[in-house]
Amino acid sequence: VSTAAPQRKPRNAYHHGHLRQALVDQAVQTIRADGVEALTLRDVGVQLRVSRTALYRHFADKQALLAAVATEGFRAFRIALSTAWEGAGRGRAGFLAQGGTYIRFALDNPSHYRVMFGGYVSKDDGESEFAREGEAAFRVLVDALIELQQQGLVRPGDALQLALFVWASVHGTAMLAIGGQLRRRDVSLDELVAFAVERVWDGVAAYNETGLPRRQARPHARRAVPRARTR
Amino acid sequence: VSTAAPQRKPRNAYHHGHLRQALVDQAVQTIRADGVEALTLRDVGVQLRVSRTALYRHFADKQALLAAVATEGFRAFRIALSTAWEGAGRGRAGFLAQGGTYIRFALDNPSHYRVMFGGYVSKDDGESEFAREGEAAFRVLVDALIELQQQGLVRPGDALQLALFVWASVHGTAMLAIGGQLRRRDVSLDELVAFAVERVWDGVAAYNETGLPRRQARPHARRAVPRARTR
DNA sequence: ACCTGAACACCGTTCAAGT
DNA sequence: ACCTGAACACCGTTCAAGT
Repeated sequence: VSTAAPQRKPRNAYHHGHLRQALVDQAVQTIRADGVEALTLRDVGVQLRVSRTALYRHFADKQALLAAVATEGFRAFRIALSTAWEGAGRGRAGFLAQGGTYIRFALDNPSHYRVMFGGYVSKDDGESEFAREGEAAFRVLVDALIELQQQGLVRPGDALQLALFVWASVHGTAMLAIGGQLRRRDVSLDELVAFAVERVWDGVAAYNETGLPRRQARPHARRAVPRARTR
Repeated sequence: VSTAAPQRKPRNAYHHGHLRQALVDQAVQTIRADGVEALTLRDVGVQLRVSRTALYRHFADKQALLAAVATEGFRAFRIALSTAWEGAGRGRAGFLAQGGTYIRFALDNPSHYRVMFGGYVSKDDGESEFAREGEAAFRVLVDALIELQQQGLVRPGDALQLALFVWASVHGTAMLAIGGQLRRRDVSLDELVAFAVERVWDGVAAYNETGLPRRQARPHARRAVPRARTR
């Protein structure tokens, strides 16, 4: 787009407008390689051949930089979830695919996922664009559940409440998987992840495998089988 | 036990053996009041009227102190879970009570909970007493599920796998609740927590409210209702 | 506008030295 | 044994000054 003739860029050239994106990219790279706690503004400056305070022209502080990192993550995350849901033809298979993709994203980008959900950035950083992108990713799940309810596959009721439960379950699985806390002998992680997502489905499904509808939840359900006395 | 006559303790007396516990107590207090990231070894020293390096006589480093904090937390946690399970008479009610108690503990001690599960301490700190106590708390859940399987209330299969799923779901709910990410308009947190634990139960229950047994999970279940065409 | 270098206030940790 | 004070290497952030 520039009309000026291309010119050899000196090693110490100013970044002139590209610096903001360069800072975010470098932060992502460092986080991916060494984790969030290894990210220092000084090192970012060194990597970019820039003073360690140049960053403050573009971000209020370190948290604001992390907010930008998280915002970029949410964008890719939302697209991955949406693609999985539609690619699997929606329905039950779409739900399972979305759940699996969620956890796969976290396992592939553990540090990035932690920045997005680990409370490193408070809700009102970066003009709350962070919160907006996060909400957009969450809405993929809410919309999917509404559609599944319309198809009669998911139990009726407040879709937001259902979505929060599903999110929490899958998020918990992702966090524990990232932390290595699901690694046990004789239990494959992939198998466990698939099993977990299926159990979440059973938790929200309108029908179970018998083909009969569930009753609505109520405070004190009649017991299906007599309870064994223990003690 | 001491044979020496009680004696006025000078303000700057050495801690002589009590220091280790005093350090842990002070750390817990600071964490509870201001969060993990506000904990500095220097401040712990000031609060205890002790040099800021005195701590290194009892702990290898800051992580080891945090491991001790987490270990104490796991002990209280395990007792709370066990009490809830037995106090509610085990069975389905015991499961729901244990789940509710789990999340309540996290909400009552958010920073302490983060130290226990947030990856602040690596698995092999403090001679791995940390890992041992964490495992003991987890076993309360595993044992409960085994008992529920014997009662015919929970679907058969690997109890460890089931327990990992239940743990992940409840942990995710706890983490999001702590982070304020479950706070939405028109959805009460208490109600949502109860709802989530019930959905987890539905995910692992052997029978649903129709009183009919589930089939075993298999890769491609016969669809209960025809799927609606959308798009 | 955009970038810089020196300086400030804070960390965790080490170590020789004291009782 | 247990504790101390000075010192080291490292942070994020501020600010007057340069182009």
